[in-house]
Amino acid sequence: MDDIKSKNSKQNDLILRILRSTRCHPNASWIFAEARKEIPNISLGTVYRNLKNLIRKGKIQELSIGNGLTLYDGDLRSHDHIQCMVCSKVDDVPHLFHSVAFNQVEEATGYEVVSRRIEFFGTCPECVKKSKAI
Amino acid sequence: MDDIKSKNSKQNDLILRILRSTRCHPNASWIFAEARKEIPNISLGTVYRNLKNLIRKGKIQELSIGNGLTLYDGDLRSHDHIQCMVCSKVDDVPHLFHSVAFNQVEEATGYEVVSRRIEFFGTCPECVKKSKAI
DNA sequence: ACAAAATTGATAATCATTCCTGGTTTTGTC
DNA sequence: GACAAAACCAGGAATGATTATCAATTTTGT
Repeated sequence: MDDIKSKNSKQNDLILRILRSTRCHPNASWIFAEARKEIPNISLGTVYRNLKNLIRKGKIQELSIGNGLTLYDGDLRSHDHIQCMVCSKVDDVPHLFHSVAFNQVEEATGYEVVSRRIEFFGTCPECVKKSKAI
Repeated sequence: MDDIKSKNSKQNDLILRILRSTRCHPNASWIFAEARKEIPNISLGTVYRNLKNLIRKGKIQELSIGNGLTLYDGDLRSHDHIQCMVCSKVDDVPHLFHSVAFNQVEEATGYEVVSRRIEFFGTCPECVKKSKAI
């Protein structure tokens, strides 16, 4: 029972299922392409609409790394992300390591701090290997 | 002497000067509007082109927080950012507090880690005040 | 002063995302 | 099950940020 009223639709279910069954962090058009395999005439607008609904209901996460593209993540466990500066791939980082002091940020800025996001940038193992092969 | 060859232009100088003389984190069209005050027929394409050049030369920073809009920051000192979830304003956070273990991230992901970015989200002092006034 | 190279303004093109509309599906109630 | 209201859909048009194109201009090194 979500406190936001909504109806069931196979399109919505499908999109959530797609996101939960992949470990990558796809954008809307990748999800659209996947969805078409099952519902060939699903529309891109429907994909965007349902992605927004799922975010609103807290069932998926949105992440906007660099490039301006919006990516989606079906993994709700709290974790951070790392992006390869060569191939642009995004991977997960378990966020166990980082101590970030909300109260000190609040003191320094006057904000009431609610959440934070950490992104790392570097070179992924595959691209490291490739660069060494040259 | 930048290792990237470029010519001087008053448009480029102006854009850098605008970014350095503000403490806000503007987007391209705000910079465009400011630039027009001095060079009325400067074009938006020129603004985008020079922003890219300045980033490439490491003279300004690009930051893409949530909403999909690209913001620019003329402050090169290393610092983090915080965004108000109500009014979308972005402020600086001196990054003194946060211990982020690159080597542990490298172990966990296999990446060679180069940099990181931290963004905070919350409510700015003004919006807190407004919400309490109601 | 001059030619080569980079930059500009203006405008067209691109791309992700949102909006709109008339038709369809789901839901709660009888 | 039938029915009306509400939410949803497909398709396509509209929007808005950013990039590409191109002839004309400006800068640079010689």
